[in-house]
Amino acid sequence: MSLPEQYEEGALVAVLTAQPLGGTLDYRAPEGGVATGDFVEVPLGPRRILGVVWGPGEGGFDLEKARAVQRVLDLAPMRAELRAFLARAAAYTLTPLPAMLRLATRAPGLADPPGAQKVYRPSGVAPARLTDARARVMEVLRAHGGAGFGLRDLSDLAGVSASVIKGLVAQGALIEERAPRDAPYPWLDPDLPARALTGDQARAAAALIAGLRAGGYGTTLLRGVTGSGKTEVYLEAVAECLRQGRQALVLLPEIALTAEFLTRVEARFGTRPGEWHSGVSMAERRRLWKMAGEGGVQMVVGARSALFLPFRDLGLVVVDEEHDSSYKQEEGVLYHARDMAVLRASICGARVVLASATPSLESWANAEAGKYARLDLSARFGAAVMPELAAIDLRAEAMPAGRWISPKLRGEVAARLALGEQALLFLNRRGYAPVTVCRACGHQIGCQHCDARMVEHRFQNRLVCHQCGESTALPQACPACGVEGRLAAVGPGVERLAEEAAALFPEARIAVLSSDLFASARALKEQIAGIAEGGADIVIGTQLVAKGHNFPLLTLVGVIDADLGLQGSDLRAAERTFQLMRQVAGRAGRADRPGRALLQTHQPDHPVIRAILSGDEEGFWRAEARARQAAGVPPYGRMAGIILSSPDMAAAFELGGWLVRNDAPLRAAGAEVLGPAPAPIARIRGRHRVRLLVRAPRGVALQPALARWLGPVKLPARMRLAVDIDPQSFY
DNA sequence: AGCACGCCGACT
DNA sequence: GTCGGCGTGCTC
Repeated sequence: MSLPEQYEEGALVAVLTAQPLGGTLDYRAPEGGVATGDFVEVPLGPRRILGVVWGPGEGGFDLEKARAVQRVLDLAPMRAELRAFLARAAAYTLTPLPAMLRLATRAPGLADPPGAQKVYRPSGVAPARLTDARARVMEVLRAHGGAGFGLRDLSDLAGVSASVIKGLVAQGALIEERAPRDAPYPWLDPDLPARALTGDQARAAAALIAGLRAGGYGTTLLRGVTGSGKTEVYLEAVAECLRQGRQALVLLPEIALTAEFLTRVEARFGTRPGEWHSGVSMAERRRLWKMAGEGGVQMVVGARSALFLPFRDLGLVVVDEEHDSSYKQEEGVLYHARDMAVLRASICGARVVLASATPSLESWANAEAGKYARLDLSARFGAAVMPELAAIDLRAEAMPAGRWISPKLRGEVAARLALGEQALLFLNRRGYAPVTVCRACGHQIGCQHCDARMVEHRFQNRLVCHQCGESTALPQACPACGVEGRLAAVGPGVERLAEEAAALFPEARIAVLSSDLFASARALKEQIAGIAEGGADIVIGTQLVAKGHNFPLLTLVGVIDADLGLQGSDLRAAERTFQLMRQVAGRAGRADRPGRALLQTHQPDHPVIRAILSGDEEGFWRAEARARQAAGVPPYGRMAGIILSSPDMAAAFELGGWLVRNDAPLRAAGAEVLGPAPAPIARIRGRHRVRLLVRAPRGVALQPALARWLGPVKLPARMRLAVDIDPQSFY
C-alpha cells in the first residue's frame, strides 16, 4: 500500500465509524496528528463516537463542514491485517463497512480512561437478613467462584439494584475493593505434560505442529469420529502456537460447550484462557478486547464473533464442529464464521484447523480439491467402537395414533434399563406438540406476527412461537370458532415423548434436555453432568444432545423420527440429516460398552438413511458432491439470497418483481435470479418477507454483479433489503 | 444507530 | 390548550 499512514494536524482524514452511514466520514487531524489505524473519538452531530482512522480524506462534500478529531484513544491501533480483513469481509458479504466495524468493537467503554475499578466479592460473612435480592447476589458470586465483579455486572446478573449491593457492603457480607482494570490474563504453560496420545492422534498433532512451524497460512480439515480425541490433537497445535508466542483462537458453536472445554484447557495448560461470548460480563469483554490487542491474552475460546477481536498476532484459529449450522450468522451481518476464519487467517498468515466428525460438504470438497490438508482420526479413543446402526421400519410396526415409540424400540429400551444402562430418545422438536388444531373447525393456531404455528409447551402451560418468541397462555376455546374444549395437540415434541416414555417405563428416571427448559447455561451443564454420572435412565433430547456432551453410561440411541429433516426441498437437507444422525448415533457406547443406534423411519430405503446405516461416509459425500455438481449448486455453484421485508406484502412483491425484470447486470455477469417467492418464513414480527434467489456458476464474480444490480435501488419507506451470500437454507 | 424535528390523538 | 406517539431526515 502506498497510501500515507501519518497525517499532520489539519489534514483531512477518512474515519470509519460504526454509524450506518455507508462509509467513512472526513475529519481534520487533531493537534499531534493521527495515523492510519488509530482509534479516535470524533464529533457527529451532538454526540461523540468511536472511530478508526481509515486513510486520507475523500472530500466530495462541503469541506467547510469537516470537524476535527476530538482525541486519539489510548488503545492499540487497529492493525493493517484487521483493517484488510474487515474490508474484504465487507466486500464478500456485501455489508457496509460500518457494520463490520461494529462487529469489531463490541466491547463497552473503549473510550473510557484506563484506571482502577471498584469490584465486589464475598467476605465469607453471611448476610444478616437474607432477602431474595440478597440471596441472588450471593448466588451469582458463589456460582462464579468468588471472583470480583463490577457493580454494574453484579447488579445486572443478579437482577437487583446497586443499593442491594451497597447494603451488603455496609453489612460486611461483601468486600468492596479497587482492582486494576483490564489486567493481562494468567499465563498458559504449553509445556505442561500433555495427555498421552494414540498413534493416530500423535501423527495428526505432529502434522499440525509442522504446519505451524512452516508458518504462513494453511487450512487443515481434521476429521475424527465422535470420541476419537480431536480436542487433544488440536490442543497440541494450540500449544505449539503458544510456544511461538502467537495467539490462538478456538471457536465453539455453542456457549453450552465452553464450560467443559475450559476445564480441558485448564488441565492441559494450567489455567483458563480468555472467554468471549454473549454470556460474558461487560467488564470481562472490555478486558479481553484490550488484552487481545496488547498481547495480554494467549488463547481465546469463543463464539463466532470472537473472530473480530483485534488480535496482536493471531497464529492459529480452530473451528470446532465446523459443520455446525450455528456458525452461520442469520441476523444482522450475514456471515459464515468458518469462511471468515479462513479469510482472516489467509490475511494474517495464520493456520486454520477445521475439526469435525461429519464435515460440511464445502470443507470436504475443499479437502478433495487440495485446497485444505486433511487429517483423519479413524479409531475411537480407548476400547469404544462406533455403535451398531439399524433401522426400525415404522410401516411394519403397529403404531397407535398419538404414540411415537415403536414396540421394537420399547423392547430395546427395556433391555437397557434392565442392565442398568442409559437410553437416549432423540427427537429434534422442542415443546409438547408442534401443532394445535381445533377439532370443531380445523383451525390451526398460528402466531399473530409470524407465519409460523404456535408450539405447545405444556411444562409452561403456554403456546410459544419458535420464530419470534411470542407466547400466549394455552387457550380453552378455539380462537377461530370459539368452541371450547376441542383443541387437540397434534404431533410429537420432546415433552410429549417424555410423557409417553413415563407411561411405558413408570419406574425409570427420565430427563428431558431441551434448550428452552433451562434458565442458564449453568443449569444445563449441571443437568448434563448429573446425567453423565447416572442420574437418569432415559434421556429425551433435541439436537442439543448431539453436540459434544459425553454420556459414558449411554448404550442405546433411539431416533424417533429419522425422516424429519429429509422433508422439504432444501439443498442441504440430506447433508444435515446425515450429520445429525451420525452425531446422535455417536452418543451411544463411548465407554467400554458397545452401543446401538436405532432409527425409526418410514423410508428405510431412502439413500440418506441407507448411507447413515452403512456408515460409508466417503461414499455419502461423493454421492452428495456428484448430485450438487450436476445441479450446479454450492459448493459447485454460487448462490445469494435476497430478502425483502416490509409491513406491506404487496410492496415487497412489487419490488421483488421489479428487481427480477431489471436483472441485466446479473445476466451480463452470467448469473440468474429466481423469484420473487414468499421467504421460508413469510412473515416475522409483522414484517412480510419475500425472497429472490440468485444463482451463478462457480467463477462468476457474484458480489460485484449484485452490487451493480442492487446499488442503484432506492428502497421505499420501511422496506429492508438483505443480501445473504452463500445462504444455508432456503426452498 | 441516535437524536432532532414535526405533525396528529387523549389528558391535566 | 399541551404531552407524547413514532414517521422522516440528518449527521463529516
